[in-house]
Order: sequence, then structure tokens, then C-alpha cells
Amino acid sequence: MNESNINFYQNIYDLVQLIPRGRVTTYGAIANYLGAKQSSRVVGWALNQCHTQKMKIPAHRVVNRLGLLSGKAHFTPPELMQQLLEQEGIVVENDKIQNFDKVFWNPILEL
DNA sequence: CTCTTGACTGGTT
DNA sequence: GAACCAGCCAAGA
Repeated sequence: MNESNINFYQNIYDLVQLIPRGRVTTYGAIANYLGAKQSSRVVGWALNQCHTQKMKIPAHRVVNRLGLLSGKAHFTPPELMQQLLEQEGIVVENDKIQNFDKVFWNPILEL
């Protein structure tokens, strides 16, 4: 763990919190924005550890590239992720986000 | 140190 | 569209 690693993790948490309400992004987009597009799995790992963070992380706004709620199983209860998304106006059907291209938020383009 | 696992992605079949 | 494979990297046993 060097400084860049810590910064990388911190950037992930900060960026996730910047996701606008009613929008979502992908692990790859986050990794790409942080200059590590090949490390999308690490983004997933960071979110897996996000519950250990003191800050609130809207991890439900992060899905995989297909718009699938791949991380729903890590929520308590698992249904929470979809509920939060629908609560923000995002249509989810069969664990998959509908109109994904419409709600997708690209940090590289938006920031 | 080695090996496995995983909230991933891109390409191929 | 689904299924499979290969590359990727950090953490834990």
C-alpha cells in the first residue's frame, strides 16, 4: 500500500459520491477516469470494502458494463440496491437497468 | 512467497 | 443474446 493506492481508493469513494441522483456509472468508467481502465476489478474490490469507510457510499449507483446489478448480493438486504435505484427514478427489470445509455453517467465526459 | 478468489471488461463463439 | 475465455490487479489464506 503506497500513496497512490490509498489515493486510488479514496478517489473511487469520492467519485462515487459525485454520481448525480438518478444516474449510474460503471466500474470500468471509474477505473478509466482514474487512469487505470485495466483495473476495473480493483474498483469492485474497493466498493466491496466501502462498508468499512466512515463516509456514505452510494454504491447502488455503480453497476457493471451491462447495467446488471452485479453487486446487489452484497447489500443488506440484496433487494435494497434495486429499491434505491427505482427510488431515484431508474427503471430496473430482472436485475438489469433499463435505458442504461440514458442514465449512464460518464465521469470523463461530465467532469 | 504461492495460490485462489472476485461488486470487471473485451473479444470470440 | 448467452456462454466461454483471457487479461487484469488487490487482498486473504
